[in-house]
Amino acid sequence: MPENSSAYSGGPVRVRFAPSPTGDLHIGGVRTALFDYLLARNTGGQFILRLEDTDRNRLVEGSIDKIYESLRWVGLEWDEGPDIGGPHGSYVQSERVESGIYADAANRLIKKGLAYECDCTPERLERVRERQRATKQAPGYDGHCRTRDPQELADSRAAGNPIVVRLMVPRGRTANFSDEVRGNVSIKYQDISDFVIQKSDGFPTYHLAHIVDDDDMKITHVLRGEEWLPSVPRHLLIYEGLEIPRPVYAHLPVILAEDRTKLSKRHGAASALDFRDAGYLSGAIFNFLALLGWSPGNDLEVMSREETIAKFSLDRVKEAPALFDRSKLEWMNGTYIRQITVDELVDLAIPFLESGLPAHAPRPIEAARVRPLIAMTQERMKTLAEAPEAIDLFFEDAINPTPEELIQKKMDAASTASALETSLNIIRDFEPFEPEPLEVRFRALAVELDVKIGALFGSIRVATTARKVAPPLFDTMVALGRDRTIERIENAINSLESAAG
RNA sequence: GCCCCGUUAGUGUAGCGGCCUAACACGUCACCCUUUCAAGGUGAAGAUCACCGGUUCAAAUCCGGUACGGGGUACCA
Repeated sequence: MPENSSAYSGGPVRVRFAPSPTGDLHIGGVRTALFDYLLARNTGGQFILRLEDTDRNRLVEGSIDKIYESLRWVGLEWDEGPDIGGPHGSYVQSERVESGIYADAANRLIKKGLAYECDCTPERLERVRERQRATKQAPGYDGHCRTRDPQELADSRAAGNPIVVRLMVPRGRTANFSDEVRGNVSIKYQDISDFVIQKSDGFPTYHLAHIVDDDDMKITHVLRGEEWLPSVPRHLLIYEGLEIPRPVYAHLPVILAEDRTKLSKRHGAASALDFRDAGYLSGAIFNFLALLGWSPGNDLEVMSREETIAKFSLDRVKEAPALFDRSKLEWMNGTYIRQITVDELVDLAIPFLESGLPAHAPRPIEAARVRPLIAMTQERMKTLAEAPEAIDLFFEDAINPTPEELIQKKMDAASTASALETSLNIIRDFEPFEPEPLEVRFRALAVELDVKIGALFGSIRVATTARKVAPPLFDTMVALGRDRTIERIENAINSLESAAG
């Protein structure tokens, strides 16, 4: 039985996502934020965004905006945060330091004899570690300053030596606690050395800062990656020392790439914005990420945001690492592309068309112009990034199909040329120039010419698109327009004749 | 090294002691639809539930060990 349980007793939760502004927001971070969001919305609670920037050396310019942008793109709106404020601000740790809340907490722990100051130099720490390696002992701080004479420390401080505060980890005790996804866990304090809670620059470490802030912000549930699980005993010690109730813990499974190593840049897109730029839809990412470590317990996979919120619960989060299956994401994105309206798809596709369509296509890309083209390729697209290549054939001035491509099964250059010639004559003054009537006429033509429908349509398709795979033929003709259709077929006949001649 | 967590078809998941002769989805293959490709439909192949023991009338499910994988062991989060 866990000796240490949380004060939470049901009802709306308060959860926070607390990234460090140290670069792009990794997709794993977004997944954590998503689970926070889902839990908050499911229980009618609050989702809070907080910036943990206590490591002054790792700050990366611009990453805060990227965090906002990533979260908003996926649709994870926060209820309190650095940019929108809230009753428990500031929501940026570095801005909270001067209020003294972290130093106060550290001092309280020192006064109670649960923490102590330490002036060990990095060099000494390195020597200790070396010795431990040599004697095959567990690496970690040796507790040297636990028993230092207070006067000695005071002198050291006066001499300008950097001082940190370490928590005194009790030997012989065991931390027993319950985690919402892993169940009961027990870890011996034996294996944990006295860790730093306040750095020599006066900033708290994560261990101290997040606890002080979570308490101040009335956080009820802590959701984070499972890499934090072994740190829980340290945190329990701080909660105990500060006499504040601990939150409910849920350590989420890591996300692995297909090669079973942690998903990273190496595997291509890894940050949320990478996925946006690769042409994935926000809804698809939301849906896919929700399934990364969680499932509703039935066969449902494609779910709306509302459904996901309604069904989400921590006890259905999986313990095993979640594997990021890109081919499944592609499939899911395709289903989302097919679900939205043509107009929505056009809006989403235009940025991709602006950059991906041939240079001579008129800019800016007009929605009305590309709408019919997008409409006929919608169900063939898996990502928005495929939009340009799906419709660029409509923007080419001249296409040059080879005779080999034009000539279909059981046909030769002469019969192909003559079939195209006949087709051309029909197209020149066929009315109305619309898909259905055209199809009826050309089906009849195949019979008249005694060739397979597939062969006739195939050579016309190659003649008009220079592709074997293209949108439906008569939609293509109409989209191309009568004049350009004629031009392209004439061009194809010429190439057949010059090859034969 | 030590500590923690995990392990169900190629992949993602469902399974919470008897309904499991293990389900669903992606992927693969076949067929249907069909002017190509998609989409859609139907079906097939694919798992001795990591391994070895134990508990039980009964184990994918509970317990122990082993193997493998991941994580932790910082004045990083």
